[in-house]
Amino acid sequence: MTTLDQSGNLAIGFIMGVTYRKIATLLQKRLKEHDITPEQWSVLHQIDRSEGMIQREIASRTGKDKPTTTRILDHLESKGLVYKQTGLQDRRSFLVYSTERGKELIRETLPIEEGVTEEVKRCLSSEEYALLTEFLLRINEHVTQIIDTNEKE
Amino acid sequence: MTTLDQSGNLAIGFIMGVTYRKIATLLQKRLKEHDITPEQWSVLHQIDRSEGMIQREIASRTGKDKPTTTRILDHLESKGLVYKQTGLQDRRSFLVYSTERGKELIRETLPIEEGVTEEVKRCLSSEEYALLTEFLLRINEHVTQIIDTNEKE
DNA sequence: TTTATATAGTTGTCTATGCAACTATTATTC
DNA sequence: GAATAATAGTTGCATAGACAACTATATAAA
Repeated sequence: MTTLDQSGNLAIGFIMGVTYRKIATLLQKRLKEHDITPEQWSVLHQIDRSEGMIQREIASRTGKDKPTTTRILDHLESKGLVYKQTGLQDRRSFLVYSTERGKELIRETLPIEEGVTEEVKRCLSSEEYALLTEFLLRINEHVTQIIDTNEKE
Repeated sequence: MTTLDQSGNLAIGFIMGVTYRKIATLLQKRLKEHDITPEQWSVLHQIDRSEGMIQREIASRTGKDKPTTTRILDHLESKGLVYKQTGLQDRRSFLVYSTERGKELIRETLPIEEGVTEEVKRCLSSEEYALLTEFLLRINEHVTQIIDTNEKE
């Protein structure tokens, strides 16, 4: 059980981290018998919906950096869920596709992921859920901009 | 830059994870010259505010599990920021205290952490911020309960 | 009291992540 | 056209985290 801070002066990043890990853990437990982690699942899901992306695009859509994407794809590949094809126009890059097994896994597990999201949402009204999503996306944009600005200096 | 999903059908855990990592990365960059990570910082901060806790209590307040807490304390200890004292009543446990250097580091870096939180909050009104915090805590409670219930079955 | 159980921490293994340094290929620019 | 810079990915290293198995101590039950 998490008691968390007590002081009422919780930094937003801190609560968000704790809450995120809780949700990820719940999803991980539910996905356990399918032998796939939540992060691998989100990457595979993206690929399933947009076959033939290059890794940079996958990284961008899933919010991961290049090394993390490389390694998650390695895991998915060794499980036989995706495969890479050398780019024709640009030989630096690879096009990534999901295998039949990968597609089947997504078909089987999509209800699990959706179920977890539903369960989580159950403690919020639909207005509250919409607000929460909006706030998170806004913060994401905002912090991305801060980091980018800092780097240019 | 993060483009994220596109479909408008983003799972809440997914956006929360991406956003959390963004904030953590920003804080990490700001703390870099002080040679401490955001997670180590949050543990040290808790200790600084409540000297003499046992590890279980620290784990509970920072939302971390036992092994993670052990290892973060190891890092803090090897940096000379905290020390452990064997429990007197209960010899299984340790009481954890921050050193002078640990206290000084928190004095120096507290404005950094607060500054990052302020920067992040800048894209939300104070009402929105209060709502966001409330939603996150509510979800945290809710998911904790789901996991606990599942485990008892 | 002796056996069983619960609790506090630690250690090992694996995944995910951030950062920096690296290779290979493509684009620029001189 | 050759030198330079930018881009796509990979690899190494370190921290954080989830989970399971473990040690040691304390509590409960028999």
